Amino acid sequence: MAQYSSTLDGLFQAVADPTRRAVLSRLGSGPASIGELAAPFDMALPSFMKHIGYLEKTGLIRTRKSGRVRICTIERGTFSLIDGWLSEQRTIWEGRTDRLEQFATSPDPDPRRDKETPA
Amino acid sequence: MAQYSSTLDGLFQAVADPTRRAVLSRLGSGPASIGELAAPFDMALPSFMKHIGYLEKTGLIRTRKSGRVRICTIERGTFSLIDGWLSEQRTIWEGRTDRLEQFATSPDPDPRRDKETPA
DNA sequence: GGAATACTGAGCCATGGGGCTAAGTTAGCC
DNA sequence: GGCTAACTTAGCCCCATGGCTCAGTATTCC
Repeated sequence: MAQYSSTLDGLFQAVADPTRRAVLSRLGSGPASIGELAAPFDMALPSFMKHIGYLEKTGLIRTRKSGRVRICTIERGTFSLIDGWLSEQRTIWEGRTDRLEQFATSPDPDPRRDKETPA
Repeated sequence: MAQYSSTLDGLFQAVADPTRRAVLSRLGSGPASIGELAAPFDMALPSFMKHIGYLEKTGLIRTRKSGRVRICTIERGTFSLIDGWLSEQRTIWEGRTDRLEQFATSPDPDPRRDKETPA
C-alpha cells in the first residue's frame, strides 16, 4: 500500500509535510543550495536531505551539483497537476462528468449504472 | 511524525491516498452511504471506515447518521484551502512576497494551529 | 421477537516516513 | 598535501498509516 506509483499520491504526500512546503515556498523566490535551505530548520542534514530527495523524486524540484554544492530549483509545472486534480473535482461538482477517463473514450449513449466506478 | 495538527498537513495527507481521492470524486456528484461508497473497493469495511474517518476529520466531507445508514457529503469549501496554498505559491513566484515574506523565511517550528474554519 | 443489514469498536500486524548519529566522499582553499 | 566545508551513505529507532479479523451495537424487516 501507498507505494506512490501514482503521481498524485506522491505529489500530495510530498506537499503534506510542513518542512517540504516551507522548502517549496523558499524556492519559489529563487534557487538555493541544500545548506541554505536547511539552515532555518532545527534538523540534522541527512534528515533534511530526505525531504529534498522526496521533493525531487516527485518532480516538485530539480537539483544539480555545482562543485560541492547542490543547487535546488522549483519545478513550477508540476504544481499544475495539483491544479488539474482540483479542477477535475470541481468539474464533477458541476455535473459535467465528460472529462472522466472511462467516458472520454466511450461516448456510450447507454448509461448502464449497475456499478458506478470510483475515481 | 506528521500528527496532522496543521490543517494543510492533514488536508494534503488526506488527499494523498487514492482510495480517499476516489471517495471524494464519487461524493462530488452527490451524497452516498458508507456502503455505497465502500462497494467498489476490495477492502474490509473497518479499513474503509478509517478513510472516511480521515476525510471527515480533515473536513473534506461531512457525515450524518440516518437510521442505521451513514450518509456522507462532500464539503466543498475545504478544497479552497488547497487552492489557497497554490495561490500563495504562485504569488511567491511572481515576486510579490509582501505578506508572505515571513512565511517563506521562517519554517514555522511550532505548527500547532488546529482549525482555521474551512470556508 | 428474531434475523438480517449496516455500521462500529477493539485489537493486531507490516510497512514506511521522519527523525537521529556516525562515518564516508568530494571540492575548494591554504 | 592537508584541512575544511558541503553534502552523502548507511544504519538505527519510533510510531502513524493502512490493512486485517472478530466481535459488538443499532435499525429495519418479517
